[in-house]
Amino acid sequence: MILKSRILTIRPVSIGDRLLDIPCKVCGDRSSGKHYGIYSCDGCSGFFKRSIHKSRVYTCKAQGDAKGKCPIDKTHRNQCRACRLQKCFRAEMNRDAVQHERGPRKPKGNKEGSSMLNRLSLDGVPRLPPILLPPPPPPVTASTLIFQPPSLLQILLAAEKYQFRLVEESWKDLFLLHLVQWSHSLDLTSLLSTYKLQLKPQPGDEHAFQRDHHIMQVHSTLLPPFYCTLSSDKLE
Amino acid sequence: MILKSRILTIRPVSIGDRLLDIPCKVCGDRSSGKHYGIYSCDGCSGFFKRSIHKSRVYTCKAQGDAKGKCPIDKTHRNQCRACRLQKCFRAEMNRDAVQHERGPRKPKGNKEGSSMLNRLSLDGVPRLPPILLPPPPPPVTASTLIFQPPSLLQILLAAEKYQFRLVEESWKDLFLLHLVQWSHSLDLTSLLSTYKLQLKPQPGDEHAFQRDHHIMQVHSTLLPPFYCTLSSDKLE
DNA sequence: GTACGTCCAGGGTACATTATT
DNA sequence: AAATAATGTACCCTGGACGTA
Ligand SMILES: [Zn+2]
Ligand SMILES: [Zn+2]
Ligand SMILES: [Zn+2]
Ligand SMILES: [Zn+2]
Repeated sequence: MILKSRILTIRPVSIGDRLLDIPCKVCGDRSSGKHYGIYSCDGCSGFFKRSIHKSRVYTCKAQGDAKGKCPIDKTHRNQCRACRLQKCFRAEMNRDAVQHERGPRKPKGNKEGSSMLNRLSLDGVPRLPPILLPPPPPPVTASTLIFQPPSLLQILLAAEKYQFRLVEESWKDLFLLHLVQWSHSLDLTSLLSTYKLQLKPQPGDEHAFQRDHHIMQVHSTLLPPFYCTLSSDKLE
Repeated sequence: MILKSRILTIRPVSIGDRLLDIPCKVCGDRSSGKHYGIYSCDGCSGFFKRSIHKSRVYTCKAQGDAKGKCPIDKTHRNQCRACRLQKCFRAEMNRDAVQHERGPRKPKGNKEGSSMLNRLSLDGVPRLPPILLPPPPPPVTASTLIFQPPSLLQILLAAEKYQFRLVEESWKDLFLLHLVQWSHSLDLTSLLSTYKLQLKPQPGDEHAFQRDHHIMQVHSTLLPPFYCTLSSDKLE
């Protein structure tokens, strides 16, 4: 780990060009930098964090003189939590450096993170009226998105207050859906015309929106959505 | 803005002895001047920037009446991203003041450290590995993604180390692309077969993958990718 | 000087593996 | 044996330092 500032650069102790790996001050294992104030390994830092978060109090099970003196090294560090935590504190790990627990990083079981569908049911965006997804809403997969799609127009109207944001953030998805759904019930080209006035051109490609627009216009002269044919002829 | 270093701190405008420390309008922490239109701290301004760049949409995990009302102050601001971002917007942080991401500050020292996933998702629009778009890569918009598509197979091979995660996280997009691209150069059905063995069924819809699989099989019996026709007949 | 940006150490969480009950 | 808890690796997020127009 390297501490940097304009004034000086402090590197981990080194001899010549070779960096010495600084061992964990608690167990002697290889450290991965400083944690809670001291050089420590991932194991000890994780152990310390969990102990602090849960306010754990451990008891050393050794008897007599050995009590509280269990050896803490890489191979024995899990033998006695009481002595491990004690050694963390004696090595001057700082309990105040442990932060509050944070909220979950990814929403439950939803790994896709950046798709239109997620956006529509998430924070700040009004839930779709029951008409569109009557309770209990069936789980929506990519296939239901395509073959039983709510009208994009309906979605956007329901999300009226957030329409502008949605369009900006979801442009890629809307574009794809436009190509797939191919529906005359929603003319994305007018949306594009409206919003491109306020969108900043991408540096290096100022004509992106014009091109998207042109492509969609070409499409709109073609056949009706092919999913209609598919869904009646081949599916279900 | 406040200039800080270990050596000295220069505070902003003061009148007489009184400092005009304007607090962060989002969390109340000490602000470091205006960011994106409002006085805000480094934390909130960085958070806002990252959220906009990556088109993040967060979910408040609170239940019932508390939903969307998590307290946002210096010590709790990391507890709920959804409510923090909501508060940024309500404090009138301006998303249009967030600029396009720039290139790396110093091209020296090729760092391979960042994950493929990060490089693939910049500004919400997938970036392509350097192999496919040798420098200087043209900006990729939705239209180029569709009409000059790199082979998905190539993408996945280039991202070999990250293949599994990519497929998991991008499934919806891949599925849409499959419908749009319709390419025989990549058989997503085999991908699906491979991965569904290791994917946990979604609670409430254990047959999702079988259904997706079936739909794609139906599609694969149909015509060649229509974008080929389009791009040769109607475009450019 | 201001207010954009990037960089990165050291916080965090997720989850497969291992240990314990 | 199954359920539960703890561990440690892999990766994500935060915010302060610093670069730049
Ligand atoms: Zn250790
Ligand atoms: Zn002990
Ligand atoms: Zn703040
Ligand atoms: Zn919340």
